[in-house]
Amino acid sequence: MSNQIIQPRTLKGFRDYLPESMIPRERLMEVARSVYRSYGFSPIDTPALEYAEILCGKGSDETDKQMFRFIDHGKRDVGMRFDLTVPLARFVAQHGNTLGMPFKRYHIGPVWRGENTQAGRYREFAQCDFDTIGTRSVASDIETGLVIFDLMKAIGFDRFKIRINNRKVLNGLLQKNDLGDHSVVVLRALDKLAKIGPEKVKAEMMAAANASAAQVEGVMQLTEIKGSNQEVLQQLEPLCQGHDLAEEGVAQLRQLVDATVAVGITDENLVLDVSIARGLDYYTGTIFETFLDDLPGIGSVCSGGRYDNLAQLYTKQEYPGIGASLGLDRLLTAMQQLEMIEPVKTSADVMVVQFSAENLNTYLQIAASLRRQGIKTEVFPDAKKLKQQLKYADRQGFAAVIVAGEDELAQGKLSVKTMADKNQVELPLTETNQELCDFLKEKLG
RNA sequence: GUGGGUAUAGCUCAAUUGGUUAGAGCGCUGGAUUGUGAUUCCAGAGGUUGGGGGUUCAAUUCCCCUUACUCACCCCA
Repeated sequence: MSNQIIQPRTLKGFRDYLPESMIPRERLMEVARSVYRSYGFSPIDTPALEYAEILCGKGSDETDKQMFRFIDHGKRDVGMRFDLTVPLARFVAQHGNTLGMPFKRYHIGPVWRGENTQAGRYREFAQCDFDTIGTRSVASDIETGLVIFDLMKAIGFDRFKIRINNRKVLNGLLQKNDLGDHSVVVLRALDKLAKIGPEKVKAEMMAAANASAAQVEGVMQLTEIKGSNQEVLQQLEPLCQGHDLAEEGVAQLRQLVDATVAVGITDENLVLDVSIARGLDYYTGTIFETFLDDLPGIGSVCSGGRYDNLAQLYTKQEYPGIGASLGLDRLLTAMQQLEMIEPVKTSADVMVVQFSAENLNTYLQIAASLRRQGIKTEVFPDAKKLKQQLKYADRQGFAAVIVAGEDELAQGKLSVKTMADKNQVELPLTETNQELCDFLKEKLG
């Protein structure tokens, strides 16, 4: 037996979530779930641990290096998932025949990356993905945009911009400039435009793709295009003329813009931005990035795009699809900075004071009557001083407190105190406490 | 993974050129004659100064290692 105390600590990049951060976190997930479901997306989950060969398949060196990987007790080479897309690809390859296409799924869960930490970047973080598999229809591209729009609105944002582009336009123009073979590095450089400026982007393109100044200028023409969505399309069309792929991309962009206008989304929230590229190399069509007007520096809070062949590593069956991922942790950071999160430590609305231990059953009955009507209620566990119980209630952030001491009980009543305005009213104590419930429901909105 | 910065109570910070029992505010726990919180007053708990090693009569202070945080790069949500 050792008395040695083990120092409590968490691994680098791994965090505990206290109630005040977990409550808004869960709320955000609930909002996302309800939006996804409203479009017919179904939930799935996959294991945290997969065979390493499954995860490595996509095999950029970068993801391999970042993966948590080990040999398990059965000598299997295993790794922890570093995103939800690779497991989805395996999932679709494995179950595609029973799922039926199109398949629309959402998946919220933790992923792990053994990369170096930075503010807002952790080794364990949640992803919140939705994807539509098994169709090439632009209708799904449009729907993806609508889902992002609804997500942002439902979370409570009005001032945000969903930036849209199409890889076909980008790749088409690269091919026109004989840079088609270097698309990955060129687009990666282009993606940094806002961050490092046009000169450095050009320099990086020339260095990384061995491109001539003329080739680079040809690509950078894109970044000159500005204006309303209609104006951007008008400038883009002549630029893409004569190249099938690029023309197809522009046509898709036009269809997408027209559709979103039709459902009432304006340029305020949805903008064509031909310079966004996304670092990921597997996107082949429409791409999305979402920025907050009030916090652009935080980066994209919801990104995604279309890919031609999701599961090519695991099956010969082709599965085209489109999807996007909501940046949960970034959004929470943003909401905190914008003071959109109320400091609450409890998930209950109401606390019943335990005035005296003898009347505990009465308090339990009151709480039960509230819960039956959907009002979340906590009974204080000890018959401590009223002052202490109120202090606790204040700190936890309850909206209201119910006090039923000897005075009230003798008259068949109870007192309700609303914490925010300190007001206290007396209401009758009954079997169902209907008056109390109505009162609280009004107060709680 | 590469390079810079930081590390003192739960939080934000002090501690005179290295000097003796490391302080404050907030927070926390309890109390101020028996039933009212966020604004009073009093008291208390809580630190081997992130951890380990070295230099020194003496280290929170100087040096090395390690861990964590942080910024940039890389990459990305």
